[in-house]
Amino acid sequence: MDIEVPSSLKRRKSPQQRRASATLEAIYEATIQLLVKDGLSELTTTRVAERAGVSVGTLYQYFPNKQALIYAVNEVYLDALAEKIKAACTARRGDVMESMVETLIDTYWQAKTERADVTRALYRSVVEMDNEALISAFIARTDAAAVAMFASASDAPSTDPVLVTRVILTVIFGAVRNAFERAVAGPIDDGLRQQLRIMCVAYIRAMQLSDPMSLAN
Amino acid sequence: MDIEVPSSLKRRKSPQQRRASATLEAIYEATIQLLVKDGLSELTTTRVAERAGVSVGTLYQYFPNKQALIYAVNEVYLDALAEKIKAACTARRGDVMESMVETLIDTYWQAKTERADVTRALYRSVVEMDNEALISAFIARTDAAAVAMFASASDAPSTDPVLVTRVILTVIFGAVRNAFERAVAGPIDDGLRQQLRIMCVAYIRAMQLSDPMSLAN
DNA sequence: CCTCAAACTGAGGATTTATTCATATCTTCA
DNA sequence: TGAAGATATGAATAAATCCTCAGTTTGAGG
Repeated sequence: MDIEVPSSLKRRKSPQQRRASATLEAIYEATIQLLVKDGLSELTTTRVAERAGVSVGTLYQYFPNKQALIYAVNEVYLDALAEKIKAACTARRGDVMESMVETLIDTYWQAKTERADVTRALYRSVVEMDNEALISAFIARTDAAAVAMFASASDAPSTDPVLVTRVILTVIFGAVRNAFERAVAGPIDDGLRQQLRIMCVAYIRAMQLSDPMSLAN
Repeated sequence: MDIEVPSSLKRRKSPQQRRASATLEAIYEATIQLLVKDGLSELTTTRVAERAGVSVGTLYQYFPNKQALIYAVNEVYLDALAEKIKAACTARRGDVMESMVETLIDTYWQAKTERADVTRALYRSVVEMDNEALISAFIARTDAAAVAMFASASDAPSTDPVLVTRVILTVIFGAVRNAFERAVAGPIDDGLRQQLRIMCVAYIRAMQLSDPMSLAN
């Protein structure tokens, strides 16, 4: 399940002094800005360095190559996202299934739409890359957090909780992504969020009904 | 809603003689094979021509540039996919909502998984491209086909059929794509398909229940 | 069989871009 | 203060790749 990061994508060194941290931060920021503005195909290390206000050489002190830079940017983004989801899951422990799914949807939705341009740019940038480690780490973290949450539900169905979780996350993550594709460049249709909540809740109800334990009520 | 194809991506000329059609076909095939094998970043026009058994010059007689080639390959693929979906929708006219969704899921699932490697390769290749026209044409066609189908259902809910259709398609397309991302390189988990059917059916039931008309029964 | 358009060839021009490294400048802290 | 490590510089290198075009071959219709 755990896939290790290809060595060619590992960062070269970590900043030790304060100015180095600032440099790194500027590089990340510049990369995102350029990805948003012109897309991956127009992104060159020289341009990134220029926009970040440093020289190319500096960039190459932290990243062994261009790929590693893109990788790192996505890593930071996904780490933050996974963290948000995890926090939301923890906060809902012991609650009812229904409000759990809604929290999950709203949290993810919010995170993705609050900076739609960045979301779109990164969706595009991860693709053409050796991103298996990245994706699988993200999946593992979110799956674990959600499974733990759902298992703690006061009305948890006795159906395989891992399966149910996986289905729900797949649907939420996938639907949101598809919504971004549909909305070519404009805003994301919020009506979908409502319907997604209805659909997931309906699914959970269906799980609870088909559950032999529920007859006890 | 209709977005036109950027002129820089338009095909240069259409084949008139039989050998030209064969050449074009060979170029498409070679492109797909290379995308599957090495990905977009390793794809060069020279390599495509070589594998297709023609010279680069020939390739450039049909496509003004590399992008246009990738574009065309995806266009052919999406056209075929949209056609399959349309056919399935037509075949289910007048049926019950439930079997309609299931057909939709199974058709799309089948189409995407029967050649998973190609699916994956194309998912990756469309991204870094001016693909708005492509996507919106596909969406328009499938939406129209599905809306028409659902509207003909004997048990159609009176809820906005366009909304319901959009939600269902978004969820199906999105979930399938996410399933591909989760299954790094291996086979796609078929358990998800079952659950997706359950979820969509549950959603439709919920729509029908909240429907004032349904009280008439 | 002959002619003309369609189809094909592929070496090379032009440009772009990733990455290095010898050198210079800052920070820290003893 | 001064030495040593950390950080930054950016011209230069080396490689890759897109795409053109002048010329050749093929096929179809008369």
